Amino acid sequence: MASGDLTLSILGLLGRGPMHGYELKARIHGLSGHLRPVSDGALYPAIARLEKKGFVERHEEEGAGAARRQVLTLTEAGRRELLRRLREPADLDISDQTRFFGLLAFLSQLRDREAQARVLRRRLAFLETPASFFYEDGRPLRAEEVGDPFHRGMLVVARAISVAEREWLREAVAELESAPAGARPE
Amino acid sequence: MASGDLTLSILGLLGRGPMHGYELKARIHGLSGHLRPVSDGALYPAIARLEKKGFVERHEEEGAGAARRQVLTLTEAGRRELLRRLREPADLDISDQTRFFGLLAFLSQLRDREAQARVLRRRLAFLETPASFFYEDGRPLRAEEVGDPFHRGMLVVARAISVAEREWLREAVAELESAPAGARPE
DNA sequence: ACTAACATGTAATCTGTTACATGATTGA
DNA sequence: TCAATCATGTAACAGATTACATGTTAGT
Repeated sequence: MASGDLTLSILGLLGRGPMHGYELKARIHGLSGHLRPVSDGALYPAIARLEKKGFVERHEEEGAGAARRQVLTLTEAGRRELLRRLREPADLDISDQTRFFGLLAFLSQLRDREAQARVLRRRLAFLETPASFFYEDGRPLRAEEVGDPFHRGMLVVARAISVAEREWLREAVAELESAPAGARPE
Repeated sequence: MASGDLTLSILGLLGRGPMHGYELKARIHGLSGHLRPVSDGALYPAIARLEKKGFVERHEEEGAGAARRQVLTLTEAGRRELLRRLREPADLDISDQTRFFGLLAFLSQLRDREAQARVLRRRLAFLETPASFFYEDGRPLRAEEVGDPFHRGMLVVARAISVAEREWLREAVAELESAPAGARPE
């Protein structure tokens, strides 16, 4: 998980409801298709940082069986921060596949459909700029010009990704722009 | 660019021939489709680390016009390190799209076709394990079960990526296994 | 003379990894 | 009782970002 992602994941998951650190860890793990074990050494310091900034509150859980469970709750400031990050993502969140997916996972929490569409349009615009994987002498190579078979594979796959994602984005934007139906909270 | 990628990129580019830092920077930038400006604060320390490990040698360029240019050359140990990284990639290099592409960019330098095929087969095996984007209650959700439209988009796109990449990988593996033709150095 | 591109570096700060450390609860 | 899972943390270290700092060369 690239830098900064963890913070958004924590805010986004807590945006759905309070939970404790260990559950957060399991959910983040599930979010990524079990690819990346979230290390404790990243998670707990990240929570502590968010607490220090006043985005998260922590309460020792009483009653329930387990020991030392600390229930984490998003504060009002925390929710504002989450919405801000969803509404105005950094360029890197738009251009990087993994990070963009990290955004998508929580975008429904941004209730404003026009704001959601704006985010998708930014991604679409990025995918539509003619950027390719190999620049040589200043301009992108076309697949036929690529001798290296592995480079050719990169181009072929990158193309397919771009086509599939653009198709979905166009449908989703149209859907958001048309009806006041369909956008569900989770 | 995720951690560790920079080092592989430097080794891989220098594996093609000596160049100085500034050119390295431009080439790395081009490799990624101009997405991520490589910061000086990452590049020069990375070069220094590689030099300290004996993988790279540095020679002040004489004669040529520009000032202070330092030509970087891969040492024998450096080339062994590059080949080792290409031949035995870490799990993360296989499971992460971006990192796997970072490998592919230099895989042709690993001359052994069987070793190349082994790397592609590892990626193929990874893509064929039934991992999805959303695990809930321990098992992956299918697209129809996903209510959130953005989550559905993630699934649809992830599926398309997987299909396209697997198709290319199968072709490429077959090609590598069959003929002793075609695998070109760059 | 000025600006853009070439060229190389350092420092403060942030975030992540791995390894270490601790302890409770649950089920076999 | 023993292992697995739940649960939370710290410390050493690695690598990245941004901002700062410096100087050359080539073109207008």
